[in-house]
Amino acid sequence: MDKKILIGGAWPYANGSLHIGHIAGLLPGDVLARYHRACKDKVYFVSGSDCHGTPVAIRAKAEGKSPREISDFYHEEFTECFRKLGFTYDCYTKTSGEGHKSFVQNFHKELYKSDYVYEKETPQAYCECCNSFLADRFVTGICPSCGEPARGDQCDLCGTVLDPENLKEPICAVCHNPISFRKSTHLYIAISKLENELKALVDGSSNWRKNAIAFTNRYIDEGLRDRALTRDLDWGITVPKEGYEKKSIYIWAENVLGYLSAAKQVCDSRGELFEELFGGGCAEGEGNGAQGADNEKGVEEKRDEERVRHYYVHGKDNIPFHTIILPALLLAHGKGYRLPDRIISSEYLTLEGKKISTSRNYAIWVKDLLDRYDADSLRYYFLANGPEKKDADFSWSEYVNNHNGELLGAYGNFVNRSLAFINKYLGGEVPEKNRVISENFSDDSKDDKEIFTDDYEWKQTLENLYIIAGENIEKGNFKEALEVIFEAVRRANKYFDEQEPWKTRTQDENKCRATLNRCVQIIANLATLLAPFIPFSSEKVFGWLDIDAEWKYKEISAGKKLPEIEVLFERLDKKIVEEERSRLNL
RNA sequence: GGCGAGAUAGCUCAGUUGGCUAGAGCACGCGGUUCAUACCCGCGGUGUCGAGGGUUCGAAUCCCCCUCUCGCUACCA
Repeated sequence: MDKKILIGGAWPYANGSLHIGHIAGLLPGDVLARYHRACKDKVYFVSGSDCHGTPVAIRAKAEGKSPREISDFYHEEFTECFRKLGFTYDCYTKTSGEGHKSFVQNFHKELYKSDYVYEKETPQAYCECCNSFLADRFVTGICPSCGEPARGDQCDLCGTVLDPENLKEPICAVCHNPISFRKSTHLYIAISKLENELKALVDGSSNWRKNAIAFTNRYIDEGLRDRALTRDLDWGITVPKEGYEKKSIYIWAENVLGYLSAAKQVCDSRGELFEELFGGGCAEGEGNGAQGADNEKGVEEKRDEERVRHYYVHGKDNIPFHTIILPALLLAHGKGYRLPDRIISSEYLTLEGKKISTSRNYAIWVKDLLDRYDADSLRYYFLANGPEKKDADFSWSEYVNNHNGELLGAYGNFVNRSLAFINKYLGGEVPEKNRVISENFSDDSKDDKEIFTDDYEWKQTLENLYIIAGENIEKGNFKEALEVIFEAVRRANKYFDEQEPWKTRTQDENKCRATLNRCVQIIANLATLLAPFIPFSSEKVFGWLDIDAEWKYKEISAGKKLPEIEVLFERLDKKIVEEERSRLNL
């Protein structure tokens, strides 16, 4: 209750459409957001489209459009996909927006005053034809090691790590003309000097995914290297420093600050103090009580996650940018901004057992998926089978099995059989549960005891589920959370079978009514427990039963009139497995 | 090359600090049921826990070695 919860969803790169891999990594953020809101915490779920950088600039050039046109196009597409999937961002913005730009420039101006930032001159690949500096990756030539064509950063064939200077016959990957090298001055951040603080951060972390800890430790153990904060690129946020007017801030030195700029927008719109969420308000670092300007002390202290908690949700390729670069920027800035508390970093998703490849168009695009399938069904699959601890696979046959067997067959069926029963045989009103008990309280008959015991046990079970599922959600164990909830779903179907209300309806009406009352209570609570995962179907149930999503045990009063019930999920025809597989040329 | 992660039932995956006969769901087979979207309930078998070696009363779990897959290797994001 009343915690301030920042949830930073990774910023998808506005250079191509979203595919299922993105969704698998980002969905946990929305589950956390919905869960914490249901717990009555103050949630700041932020993200946006990452619009700058070389690939967007190059693509724009190739298509004869402006980088802004390209990135805005994808930003619109992303926004629509997230909306249809039910993402409840409190702010979904883009890095090319003015709010972000001014926040980042102010942040960087302060950053440059720090002892951790210095200037250095290096040779830089330059294309006379394109009239621009080139990123290593956009220089191609012959690998000095194996003699085959290679990129300036790495030879894919022999795996050698390269510098463009080492390549034989280096040319520009865009216009294919020979390149030259020019000197260029850049600002660097001395990450190497922050090793102790970054080490303390990872060592002191209590709820980072295992892969985040492993990646981060590996980087630290290999020896942290300083990184350039600036780039010779005109598409980006202009470096706010004299002499740097033609350079842009390195994309990873600005997009991660989007968590701050977007959170600030949310705070401003709510009339709240940004500093209470993110710290950074005072040089003495009293901000959130957990960290101070004395960085080392700050990260070593036990984090006070009870008042403020920051989650970061992304795929494993993003780990070092959230556990090294972002903390380094915040630490170097020196105003006591809060460092990440929980890192929910997913592994990768494969597709029908093979790597997803956007360049070979071996992928399932979210925009296509949403035209053909239900958002809850997709959410359920990616959360119940997500790449939490190791790579996971998406296969159409599994998807259809999961949808028909679990979502529809177990949960949807229980809801439908119960509510349809009430509408058909019990006058469409929630029956009373304790008619027997209240009328014959002193009567010690077996049936009364059964009804009372069922009632008590189910209440216990459901109340426990709020606790257990909640703990698992907060730890990022979404599979486990769904598993314990679905265990209850299966038990509910079993309960219905054992009670045989279709028989007691004519033989023992009181018992029948008590059974169905209990089923309604189970449905109300299952819908609440499942709402963070499959919100659209839960909303339907909430509407029928006239309840809200608050994360606590709830009871529906007897006599509540039910509306016409519709099924929560449509059955998927098994034919789609082959149809979809053939779309992938399988 | 270096570093890291993974390999468990036909499939998708759980297995916390070593501890009962290695689990769940799906799929499959048999039986039951009829309120429900051919749904639900009960019963059932299968595993050299990637290979080999070691430590231990006891190893999927710890150590060594090997094989395979994936990832990272800092200017792709």
